[in-house]
Amino acid sequence: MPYKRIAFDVTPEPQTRCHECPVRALALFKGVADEHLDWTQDYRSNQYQLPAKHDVYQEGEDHELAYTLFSGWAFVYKTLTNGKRQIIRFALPGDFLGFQAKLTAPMSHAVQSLTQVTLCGFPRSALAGMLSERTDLASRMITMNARDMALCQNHLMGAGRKSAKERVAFLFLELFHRVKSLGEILPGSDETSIAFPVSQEDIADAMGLTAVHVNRTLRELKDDGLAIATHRRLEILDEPRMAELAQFDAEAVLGDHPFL
Amino acid sequence: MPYKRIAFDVTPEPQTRCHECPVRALALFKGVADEHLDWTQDYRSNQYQLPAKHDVYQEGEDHELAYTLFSGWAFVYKTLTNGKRQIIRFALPGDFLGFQAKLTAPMSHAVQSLTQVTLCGFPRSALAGMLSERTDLASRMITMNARDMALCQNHLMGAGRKSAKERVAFLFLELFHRVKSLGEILPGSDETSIAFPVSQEDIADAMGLTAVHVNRTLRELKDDGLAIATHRRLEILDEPRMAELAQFDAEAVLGDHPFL
DNA sequence: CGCTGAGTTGATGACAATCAACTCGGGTGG
DNA sequence: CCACCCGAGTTGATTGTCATCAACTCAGCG
Repeated sequence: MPYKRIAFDVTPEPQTRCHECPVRALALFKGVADEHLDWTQDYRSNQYQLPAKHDVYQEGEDHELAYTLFSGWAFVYKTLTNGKRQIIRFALPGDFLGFQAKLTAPMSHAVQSLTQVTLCGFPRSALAGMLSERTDLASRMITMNARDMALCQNHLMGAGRKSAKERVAFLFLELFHRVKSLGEILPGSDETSIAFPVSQEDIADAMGLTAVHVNRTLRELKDDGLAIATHRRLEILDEPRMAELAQFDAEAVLGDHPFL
Repeated sequence: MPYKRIAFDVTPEPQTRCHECPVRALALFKGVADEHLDWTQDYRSNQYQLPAKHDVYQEGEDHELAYTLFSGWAFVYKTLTNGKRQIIRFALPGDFLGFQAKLTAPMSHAVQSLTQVTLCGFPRSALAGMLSERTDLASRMITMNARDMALCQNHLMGAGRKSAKERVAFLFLELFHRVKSLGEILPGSDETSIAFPVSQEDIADAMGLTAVHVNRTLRELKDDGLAIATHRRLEILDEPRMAELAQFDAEAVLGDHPFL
């Protein structure tokens, strides 16, 4: 499980202004009125770029920023002392990274990029103020956390009680739907397939398996005519049968549910 | 996995008034000023009692209320179509039950009592309003959700990457600390042990194991002089070695961290 | 050209599931 | 009061899923 770490830098290009942000409708600032966006922009630290396979921050690190993922794929993970890694969740554009109960504490988890990513940073120290000054942001944060909570619970259900095949099928459907719901924000999708920068080892670390066993599981899914994960693409061949195998209900699991 | 279901009734005794609530300091309404408690009380539906081993609500049910657990133990769980059960988290007094992203949707999970429980109900339909009218409640909800999120992530880490012994040790330490931090609110604790209404089958369903294998794992923990779970009590014999085995860091995992 | 990272395949073994029988303690009703 | 019943726990034997170890292919790349 190799990772690379570099000091990462501010985008050299002119920064995307919040007013023009195509991701805003998905992110924490959904629904923030235009006249308040300057306020948001003031809080925002900067936009950052990071190549694939680099840590945004590490577990235990005293990191100053939290982020909205602006483009690319990333994942949240934790590591055991024996080196074993568990991917907690995959992050797509619009997802918020780095929120945790105690904002002044070291990070309880790490985040790594799967592709090149662009991140909009916010000082963690300012988050509490942002959320208590603006009830719309607090509501939105509650909604986004609730979605992540539902994802985590379903993930836990799989890790505890599903077979390797069921788990992988579930992950594939979850990511397939999440990516497709982003439309043009994450390009490269067609009717039955999506761009998929996730290695077999990554799948293994997400589902609590070994890379070797993931490989055999992918073969099974292919032989069954269910799905093909290859060449950095994921193709769903038979979604109904996949959904049945994985016990996946798109409505119940996903979607951006404002709680109010 | 037997469960019982009855219509459950309002406490016949006079209801605990929010002003006098000993659990308030732990719950959603922590920090709410006394002069606002009438407001809280108005939203509150009623106080309910339910015997041990009964569902508060079931997965998929269209349940009108969310709850603060006032007394007793409960757990949140999900069930697969093949009947396998995954306990997502254990709930202790002060914990909030029934919040999810889409408040108008059927419940994404079920809740069952382990002991007799008392629950303070709030109409789910009113929650959004409560949270948007009162920023202190929204902040508090964010904090409580973040704690549950951290618990879920650690749980997932265990289910995916830890051995049976490590998982059970972790669960024991988590519950041991959570119960002790409640002090007199949940009586029956002494220096090294707590009251523990959790069967081996419950442990199994929480940790993704079988009851048989949990039994063998408990024997190992006992033979190693680490912990004894018996007679509805949990005794931690050697907390440092337990913490090392489980990779459990009380500071990082638990505690009531206001995010501001 | 050889290096490297990802993927593939086979052989073997460990951990936990499954199946089955039995104990034990606490009710309950005859 | 005792027999019985039942749920929870205990133990042994066996099976199966997935981990581990190892060797090899293959594509991309400096």
